[in-house]
Amino acid sequence: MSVTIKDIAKLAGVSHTTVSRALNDSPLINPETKERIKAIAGSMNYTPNYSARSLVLDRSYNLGLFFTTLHTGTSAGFLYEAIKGVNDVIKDEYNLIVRGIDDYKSFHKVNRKNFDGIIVMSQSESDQSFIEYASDKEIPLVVLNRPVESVQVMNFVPDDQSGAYTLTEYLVQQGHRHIAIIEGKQGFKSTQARRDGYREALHKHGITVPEAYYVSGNYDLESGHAAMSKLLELPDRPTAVFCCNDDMALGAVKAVTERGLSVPEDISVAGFDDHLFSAFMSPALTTVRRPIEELSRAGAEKLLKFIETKHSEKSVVLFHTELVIRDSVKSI
Amino acid sequence: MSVTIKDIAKLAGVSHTTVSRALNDSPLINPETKERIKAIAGSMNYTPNYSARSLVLDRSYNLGLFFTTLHTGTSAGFLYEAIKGVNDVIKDEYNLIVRGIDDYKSFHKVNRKNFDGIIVMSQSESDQSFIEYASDKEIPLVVLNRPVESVQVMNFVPDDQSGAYTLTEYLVQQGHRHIAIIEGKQGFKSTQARRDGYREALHKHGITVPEAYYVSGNYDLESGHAAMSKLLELPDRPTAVFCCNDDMALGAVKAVTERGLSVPEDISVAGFDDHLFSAFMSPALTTVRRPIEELSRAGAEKLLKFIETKHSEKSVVLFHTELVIRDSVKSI
DNA sequence: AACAGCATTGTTAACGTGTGCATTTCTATG
DNA sequence: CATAGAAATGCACACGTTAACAATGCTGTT
Repeated sequence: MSVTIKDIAKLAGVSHTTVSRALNDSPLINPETKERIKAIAGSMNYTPNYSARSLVLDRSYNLGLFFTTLHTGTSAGFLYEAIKGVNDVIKDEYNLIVRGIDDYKSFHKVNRKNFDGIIVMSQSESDQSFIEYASDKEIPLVVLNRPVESVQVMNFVPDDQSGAYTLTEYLVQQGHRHIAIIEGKQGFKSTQARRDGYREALHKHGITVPEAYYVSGNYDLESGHAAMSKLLELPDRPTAVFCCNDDMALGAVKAVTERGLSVPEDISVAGFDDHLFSAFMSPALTTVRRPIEELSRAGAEKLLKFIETKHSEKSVVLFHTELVIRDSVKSI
Repeated sequence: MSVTIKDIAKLAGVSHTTVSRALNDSPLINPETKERIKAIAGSMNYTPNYSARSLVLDRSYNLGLFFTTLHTGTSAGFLYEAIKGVNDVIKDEYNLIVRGIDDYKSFHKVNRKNFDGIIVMSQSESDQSFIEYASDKEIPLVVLNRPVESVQVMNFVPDDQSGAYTLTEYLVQQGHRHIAIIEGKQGFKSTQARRDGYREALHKHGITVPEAYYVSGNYDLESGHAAMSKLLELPDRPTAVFCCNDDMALGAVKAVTERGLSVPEDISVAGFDDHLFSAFMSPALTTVRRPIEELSRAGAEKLLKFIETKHSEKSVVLFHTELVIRDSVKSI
């Protein structure tokens, strides 16, 4: 049996209420008594029972960090940065619960009682129902990474479209006119935003590309490899390829070198995300930095503040993306 | 206010006890009443209050997945595979709580009341005190990845030493005699095991290498880059380099190509871990597969079984590592 | 001296659930 | 028909904590 406030009360010769107040630093308690009780609690190695506290206070001390899925489409680096960002700012008293939304058979267990707040790292509209569910249950909620329109939430997203635009424009500035794109996973919002940025830049510079320059992928290494293989078979091979994330860029580079060609001499390759390994690929990858860790940190801070103060403006905040120029794009 | 069993009881015209029993499938309850109550509960959208249940049952439904640290030395792929493995097997009713041990100022909140069980993904002896603490508090505990001797726990570890041995022997078989090693983070158990395997293989084949062939790293990309740079400056440059993980191997390859040299023509490189990206590097990396996901899955299963049945043998189980031959090592 | 008012502590109930024991109802048996 | 025994349900309390309200003692003011 572990020690409770009643045990402490007995030893201190006071009521358990007094103990509770003392340990919670209530101003009602005589400073001397308070110190005495705290000392006793310390020496007895007391730790509060969070279940009991939760029951009466109606707080769980649980924070949820939910990903659209943990199975496919979520890269290791993405998960890593998100967890790191959130973990850095939450206080000792909170539990960080990590879960894939598609792991839930029913959302039953997700409610105000079980979660003080939820961070959704949303990658696709497939989690829309989850977001609406949480919003409907009035669980403090912040959605990261994907703009959500249907409900009002705190919403932090990287400006993918502008990033893709800047990158594509850079390719144009380097003299490329035959620019292909290897797209992300179908249904993911980021897939669309990046394609839009790419298109916008091409259009702005009056460039048109054949249908065959749009190749689909799903954000993983293999799909990048397969997509690039297709592109290399084309009669009018592109001179540059925009891969919608770094993982696919890595796979794409592999496909190029396998054929005895090289990047960027024979074909230029650019990525998106700026993963940890991207600077260390050969050649170092030109890409767009997406500040996932900062975003997660900001999201967690906002959520905590909301839980405490109970109010906050619910609006979309765009996070700046940044072109990172390295060695995988040649000027022609 | 959310609906409780008392609300259901009122509507069903029974006592809350009966409702509780019905929802828990107690054999005491008349099957018809049971169905009726379940129907009502469903229609009222009832969800149990876990805090209340925890309080009386003395179970938290929380499982902890603790890493030595989340800041440095834990690669993204490692975190990813571990979470995926554990997440795959735990049931819907459990919460998976992810934390870095070094994030705790005190272990106060870690106790039987708050955690039904704990999985420690241990990377260094620095978390020894945590493991002993948890073991002392009699929290169901399984330690993965690092053998722990001081206390009896369920312990699953990859056979790093044998993996390093096999890999090094392979290098020897390919004709290499000048084999260097880029070591992992100081203090990590894996660092030592891999070095030992390397040494054992060299010794077995009667090979001695200069002191300078031992270069320290810390498991991250930059350190691999720096270490390889040092090696390349040596007058008697090695013909092959064993990097103690894939991240460092990537950094090392980068250092080679930067100097206008190439892998494996000018120097062979091998890694350890078999990360997702390793097959897609150029050249594809020869490495050792360490089954982190399987290990995590097995660990989680074992832990759950222990929580249910309350007994289990506490011993070290070695998980097989496997040599993965690709293109980064040349036969000379 | 009486009393207002403050500081400090205690009494009691509440949060939602599970369970030992008592109670009621029903069935079968002699 | 009486009754033993099984089946089904209810009563009351427990889990550990917080908080509204009550109670006590003390100080200073009139």
